[in-house]
Amino acid sequence: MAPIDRREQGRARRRQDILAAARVVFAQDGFRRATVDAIAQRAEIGKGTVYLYFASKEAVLAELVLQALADLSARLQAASEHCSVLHPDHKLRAMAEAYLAFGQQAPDYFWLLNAFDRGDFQAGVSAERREQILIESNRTLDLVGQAIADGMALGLFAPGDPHQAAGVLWAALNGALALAAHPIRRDMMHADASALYFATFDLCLRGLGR
Amino acid sequence: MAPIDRREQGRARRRQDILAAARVVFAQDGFRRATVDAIAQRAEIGKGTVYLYFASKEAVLAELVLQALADLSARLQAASEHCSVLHPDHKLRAMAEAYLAFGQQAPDYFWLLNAFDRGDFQAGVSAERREQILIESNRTLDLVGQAIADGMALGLFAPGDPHQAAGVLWAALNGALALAAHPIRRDMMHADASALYFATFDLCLRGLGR
Amino acid sequence: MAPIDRREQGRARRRQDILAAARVVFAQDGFRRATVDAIAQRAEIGKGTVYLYFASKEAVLAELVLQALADLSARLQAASEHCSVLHPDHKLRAMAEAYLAFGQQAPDYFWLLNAFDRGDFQAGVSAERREQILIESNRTLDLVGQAIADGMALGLFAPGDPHQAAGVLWAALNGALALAAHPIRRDMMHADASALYFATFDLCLRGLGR
Amino acid sequence: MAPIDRREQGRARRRQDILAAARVVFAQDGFRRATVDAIAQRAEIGKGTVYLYFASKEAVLAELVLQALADLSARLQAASEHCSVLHPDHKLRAMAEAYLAFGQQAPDYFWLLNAFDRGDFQAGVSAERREQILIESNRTLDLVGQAIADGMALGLFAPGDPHQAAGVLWAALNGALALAAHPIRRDMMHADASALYFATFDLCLRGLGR
DNA sequence: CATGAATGAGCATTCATTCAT
DNA sequence: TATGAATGAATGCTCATTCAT
Repeated sequence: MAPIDRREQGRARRRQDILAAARVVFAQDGFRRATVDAIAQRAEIGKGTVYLYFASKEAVLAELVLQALADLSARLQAASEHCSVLHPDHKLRAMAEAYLAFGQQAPDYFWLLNAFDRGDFQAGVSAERREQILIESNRTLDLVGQAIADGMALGLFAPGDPHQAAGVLWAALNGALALAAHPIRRDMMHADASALYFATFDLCLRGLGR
Repeated sequence: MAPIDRREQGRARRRQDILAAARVVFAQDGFRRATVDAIAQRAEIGKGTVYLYFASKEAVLAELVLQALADLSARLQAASEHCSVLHPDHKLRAMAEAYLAFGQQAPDYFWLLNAFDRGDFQAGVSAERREQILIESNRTLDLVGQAIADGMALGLFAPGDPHQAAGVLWAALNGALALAAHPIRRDMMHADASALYFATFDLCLRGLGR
Repeated sequence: MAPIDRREQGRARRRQDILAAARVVFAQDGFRRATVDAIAQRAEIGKGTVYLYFASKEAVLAELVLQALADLSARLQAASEHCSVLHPDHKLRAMAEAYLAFGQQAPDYFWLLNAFDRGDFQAGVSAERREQILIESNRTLDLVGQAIADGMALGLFAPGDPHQAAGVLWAALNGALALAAHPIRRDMMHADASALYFATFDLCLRGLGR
Repeated sequence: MAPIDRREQGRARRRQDILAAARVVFAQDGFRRATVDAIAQRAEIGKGTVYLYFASKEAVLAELVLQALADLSARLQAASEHCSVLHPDHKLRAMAEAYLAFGQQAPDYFWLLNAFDRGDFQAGVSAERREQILIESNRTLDLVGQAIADGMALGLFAPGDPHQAAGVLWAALNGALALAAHPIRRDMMHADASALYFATFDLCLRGLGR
């Protein structure tokens, strides 16, 4: 391995350290309240060093969003691959379960994606980067859309626009998770988070049905 | 009219001026970036005056959230009353339409409610006030829950927990609106906001059906 | 009584109300932290009214200092008059007791005089008024000086400058009171306030002795 | 010298710069009116930099008080050491002279200590730090107490509580300095500051005598 | 490359004073 | 005469970013 490579490797590792630290700090304090100092401290580097790897606090955020998306995408892919194409409903459920697991196991990533979708960071992230993120996230959504398309082709689901249906399903599940995120609100629903989540999923699946 | 009344009226009007200004500023800049200076300037009063009417920036926010809730509640109520109890599906659609109108005609209120639901303001609003808002918002949700209960009683909907179903429906519609809020995202759905919204509504209503 | 007189009387009463309120508020919160609002509220009048009777917050203070001085002066006078001129040491002790009583019964006045003496209010009080206060306070000190002069004339005290001696005695007693004002400091002295005070007095009296 | 040391030295120097600036500003404007901006400006640094070295305006004050105390303590110690233990009266006079010199050469420190003693900063200084300061100041007072104890042991002074006597002496001298601080007041005493001061000292020493 | 000291714009909040009624 | 609503200057503290070492 050439020395350049080693250096490159060192840089990449450092980058990841910063991102990992930022992920924790952002999740703890929210994006605005999070300080670059806190990120640097957690990454055990100097504050200035952060700026050697990222142009700004917002750039760190953007990168993190992309990572979150990649994580989610991989989870959905894995869930999808374990199910036969002949049972799109099973596949959808597996992906829904994967999404729930993502929300529970990587709540900071989950929060990041949602915040980004709400446009909370529009000011700080370049249009270019923003579009990149959106495209990537749509690619992810298509994993769901494909399963729905299969279901429609098999006559299991009523015909329609599979892409749109995927969006609707995803939006609904998202809404359920948001609702369940609020402890008091969850109490008012007389249900725990996952019950509410799957109730939503079932409702939508019934709606999709032939 | 007694002078006291006039003064009272003046106070109330001023209060509303401040709230109206804050509503715009919060929507434009978000809560954290919004400055009391900006609110005062837009209300065409001195900065100190704001503090004669509200204890803090956060108190302004809390009041605004309550107003938003009252607005939405009134809209749903009105929609609900124009429909016979014998057609819960029509009633639900009317309320969904009202909710969409709310989101389009009062986007700042809509944003405020969602931001509150996400817990974005937890730090700034007293626990007491927060609970008051949650209770009020649950009362609003029950308008939907009642319609679903009626539908279940009439055998139009499959039996279940109407309160939970209302939550799911609301969450799903919320998710659809959030999705549609992003122009690029909306394009990717090959649909305009309202088409996506009603697609979601229809999906859920089919899901509810007997 | 002419109506003018009655009006005058009303004005004077109002003035006193304000002063009484300010006295409490200043003592509670210190001069700087005290707000005109608080004074007005305690006097049960409007804030603007304060400015009909006093030019500024500082003017209220100056007046209060003069009142404090008058109070102290009267106490010393009374103490002095109850003692024969032939026992200057008794007279001095009586005046010392009166001063202690003043400090205990009217701690706010006491605090005011000391703060003024330290020059804490120089910025806010006109030079003219300040001089008036100083002259008045010196007149008060002369009550003590006279007793010392008597003692010297009688040969009970060593000869010297009675005026200066009075200043020294007063300064020493003041210092003792200041010391005793601090609870922790008082503990460190292994004595209560009045023991420390009279120890100081006795020390000085011994020092004065022929 | 290692770079760390140099940096440490730089930090310490900067710290002292800030303290020196604050010392002047506090003395000029009083603690409450003094602004952090003014301190920073005088120290020729940015405002934020102050907060790199001190947690708050109050923390600067507390440190300054400790420095003042250390200065005074050193002066008394030095004065004390130049005198034989066999002449406690000489030693006391030397310490009194040192205290006067302190008040004249470092009037801001002197003012700081007295203001602290009056409890002017209670709100701003943590209880912990306050106690530390009090203990330190009592240690300083004991330098005087020791001399008085020696005098009592030698039979030069009348028996009594040396600690208390030290407090009384210190309080009296303090009072004299406070009195002399006021130009008009000083004029009224027909004496300059130091004459008044030593008159007080002599009076107390006579009082202490056998 | 890495650091962390320095910066200074930005902000919520307070309060003495004014003035229209 | 009395009021109290309105004002806006003033201030302590934070933090993203820069840059000399």
